Amino acid sequence: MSRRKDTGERISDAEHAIMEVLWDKNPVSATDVCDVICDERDWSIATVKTLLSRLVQKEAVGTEPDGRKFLYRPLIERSDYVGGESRRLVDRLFGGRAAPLFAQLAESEALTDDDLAEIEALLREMRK
Amino acid sequence: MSRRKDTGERISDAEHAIMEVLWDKNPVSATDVCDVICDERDWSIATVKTLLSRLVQKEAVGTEPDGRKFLYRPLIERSDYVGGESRRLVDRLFGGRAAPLFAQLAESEALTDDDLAEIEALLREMRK
DNA sequence: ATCGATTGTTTACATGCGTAGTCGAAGACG
DNA sequence: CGTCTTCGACTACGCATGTAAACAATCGAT
Repeated sequence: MSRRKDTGERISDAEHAIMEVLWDKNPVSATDVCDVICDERDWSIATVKTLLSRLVQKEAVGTEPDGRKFLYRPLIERSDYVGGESRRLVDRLFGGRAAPLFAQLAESEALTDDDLAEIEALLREMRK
Repeated sequence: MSRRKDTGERISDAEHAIMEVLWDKNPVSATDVCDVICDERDWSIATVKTLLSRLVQKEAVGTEPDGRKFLYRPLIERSDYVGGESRRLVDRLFGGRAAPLFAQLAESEALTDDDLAEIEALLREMRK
């Protein structure tokens, strides 16, 4: 699961917002994407189109013709992206160790009780 | 602890490398910084100077004159930076919840046994 | 006083990113 | 058939970033 296909091409913040839309529902047209985020992020359809084409160049998104228009769908999985970004952060800031990240989150009170409970559950699960 | 003083000025990747040097030892001169990273990152002293001055502009680094030269020291604490970046990631990718991040790391096998043990210890500690 | 080394400041330049307008082709409509 | 609308492709443009050279002031040594 999760084939490595990273061409090194990094996905920017704005592009990531587009990806989220595609991950949520696909394939969709540029207009569809705009319907979802143009309001929220106060973008114009032109911006969405630019970002989509950049994502296509980066091979993060694929297209299929649908009559006169295109439908877009993600070529990378969200879990791959999220995993990569997470690992990058852990590498960059915590020397690759996850425990310090956890400690950091704990210290900055970024952990809710629910989080703690869930993590405990996960731990028990893994420790099976 | 850890006063908010973020002027919104984001610290870039290259700049972060400089910060790491300053956090490790300070105050130091530009040359000192170069001695530490110019080899490693294959930078010229000029690059280091540029990055340092950008960090000064961003008020992430302060200077104090030392004879003819300047000594640099970080104005923001590493824990603040690291905490901010961590939180940003969690917000952006996990809807602000830390548990999914943890799950993600677990799934991508980014957690060593040591990590698990440490995290368990931390949990016990917090649950006190 | 002079000359070279050192150090901060200014300027430079390519690339990436955020944001968007324009253009040309192709349907939709009348 | 000739417009209006729609859509992708191309172009634009300012700011951030990575990377660095040129320049000016100053300090140490001769």
